Amino acid sequence: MPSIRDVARQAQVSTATASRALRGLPSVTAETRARVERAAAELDYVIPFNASSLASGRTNSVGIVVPFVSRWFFGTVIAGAETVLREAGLDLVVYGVPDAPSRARFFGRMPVRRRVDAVLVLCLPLTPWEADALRALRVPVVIVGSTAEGISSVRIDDPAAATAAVRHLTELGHRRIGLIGETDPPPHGFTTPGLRRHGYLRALAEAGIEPDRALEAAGCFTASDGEAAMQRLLAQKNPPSAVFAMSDEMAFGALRALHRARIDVPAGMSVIGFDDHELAAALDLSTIAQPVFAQGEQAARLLLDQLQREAPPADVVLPTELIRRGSTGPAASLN
Amino acid sequence: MPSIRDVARQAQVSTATASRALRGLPSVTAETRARVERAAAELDYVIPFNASSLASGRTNSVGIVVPFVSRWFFGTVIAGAETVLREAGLDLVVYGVPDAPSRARFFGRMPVRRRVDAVLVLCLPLTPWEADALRALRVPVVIVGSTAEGISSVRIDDPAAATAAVRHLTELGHRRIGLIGETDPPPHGFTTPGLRRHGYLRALAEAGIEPDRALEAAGCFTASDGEAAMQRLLAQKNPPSAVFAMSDEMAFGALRALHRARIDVPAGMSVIGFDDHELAAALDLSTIAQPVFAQGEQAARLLLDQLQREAPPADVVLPTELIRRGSTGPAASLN
DNA sequence: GTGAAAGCGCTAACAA
DNA sequence: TTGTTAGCGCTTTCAC
Repeated sequence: MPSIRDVARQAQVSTATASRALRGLPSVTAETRARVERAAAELDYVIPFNASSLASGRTNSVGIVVPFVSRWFFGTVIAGAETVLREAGLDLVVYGVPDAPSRARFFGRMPVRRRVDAVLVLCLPLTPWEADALRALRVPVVIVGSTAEGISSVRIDDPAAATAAVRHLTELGHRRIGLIGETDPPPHGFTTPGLRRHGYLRALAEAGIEPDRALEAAGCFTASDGEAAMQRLLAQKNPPSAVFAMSDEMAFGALRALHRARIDVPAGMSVIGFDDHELAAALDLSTIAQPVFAQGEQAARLLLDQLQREAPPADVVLPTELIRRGSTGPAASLN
Repeated sequence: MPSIRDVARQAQVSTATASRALRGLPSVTAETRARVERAAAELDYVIPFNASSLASGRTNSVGIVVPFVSRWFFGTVIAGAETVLREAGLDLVVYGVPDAPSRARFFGRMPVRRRVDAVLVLCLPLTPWEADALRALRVPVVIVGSTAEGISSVRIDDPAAATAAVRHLTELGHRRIGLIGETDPPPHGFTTPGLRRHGYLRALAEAGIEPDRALEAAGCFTASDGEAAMQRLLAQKNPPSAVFAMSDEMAFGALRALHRARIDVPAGMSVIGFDDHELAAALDLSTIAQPVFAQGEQAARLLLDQLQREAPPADVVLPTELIRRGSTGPAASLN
């Protein structure tokens, strides 16, 4: 295995100059750099990560802490972050924390300590203790989909977005509007469900509609939970004429339940989701689109900023948009 | 920042003993180990990754090369692998190669060189040159969803699984069976579409059905492509009575097209997919289930094996299973 | 712009 | 079982 000494010798420079040339530092003449690069190519040399890291004190790696790698939302955020970080020459190291024990292990041991230059946290509302553990790392941290005192974040305005979804339904004339999605307590302490529920209640208030607890059905953001929730709503004496599901995946399940019950959408029931999931267009689901890939990109960019210079914590709120598709329509009384 | 010397001093041992104790090596008395661990805890010391890596020659990291982090299949495989590797104390570093340029860059520069102890490759059929580049790393490599000479792999039997899907349709009495999914050439040189098509043709042959090119519609494994493909099949003078989609996502799109065309499923058209996607049950889609998370776990285990001792390349084939749901039914003539 | 030399902080071989 | 010591292979001052 060739070392930088071999490269230096072959290029007839010192190891210091070889190092500078290979890292693209400006203080090297073009001619010297060319010689070094040619030597490195001939010897098939690459800088070993660990030696470089030990000497420089940087790891050129970013850790990403994420509850569910396999879900569409999280995978898409990861992809966005990875794209930007790769471009900047940083590696992404994945730390999955799918359940409470793995989460406790992560924040207990902090395997990112002395391992990464920065940390990205996806959608985990941090306990004060967890936030402290992250701050104690003394490296840049960015949270996606949540916030914490003194830590940068990238997110959407969940209450406002949910209000837009439900307002779309009230504007169509609906007065009995169901809600699918909150569980008590939510897994991982997710705050999103609570925020979206506030938006739902606000839209009802705007329209002068009295909220009705009986119209709220719990669900864990999966299609099967959405289906079960819809079934419960349908089983009531006075079911809603429209439903706001807090995620597209739950909305898909709700559509399934309606199909099973032979209820036409939107004539018999309007459904609006949240996310603009990959499959939402295919299922003709009205929804609130949020920029998911872009949240990952933006978070990575904030991280890069903070790695370059001491930057104050930022809180970036990305826009959402109502997407009208075929699953929402006028209330029956207006037909 | 405390060093191992501080820990050693506080525990009244040499740095070598401190190192051994902290790494859990057996050649340390329980009492010494306890003293060292207490000292480390008091000083809040953790072994810095880079120094340890430089001295030991190991990085305790595994690289994973993956075309699409955000798609359900890939995300789920990553999650499976990450779970097993984390358990073994190895970090997973993600290398996304969504398009040809990024793929060329990866195999050209080989950023995993001198960076990881092993590599996982997801669903990329390797060119001979790419396979050589991986072998030249001289680290264990495992491929998921493909194969290469001299490299371990974990996969399913695609032709057999596809045959099972189509046989399910012929057994229901269907004779005109459409195929959705192959494109020519497939993106990334994916071999899966070709293999599944072979299975499709074999099932037709078994049933004595003459294949008909007009019944094959291209699609890139997305729902919108599946929808467009189904529309093309429906536009024919003599459309099929059943369709095999090479992925559930395409099947979802096909179902959408049928819904739009007011064709009842399965009375007017049977649809079977492939994967048993998270949403397949919610959409009542018959499909071929493949163990996705388990493929990631199994690949990680092969990697761990090969890291421990020189093991010959293995080729692990995991089972698939026909899942009968509501989207497939008897051919109309048999009703 | 380039070179000499001193670390970065551990692990592993060897000795005891 | 424990200690001593020599690296692991760069990067970074500090001179020139």
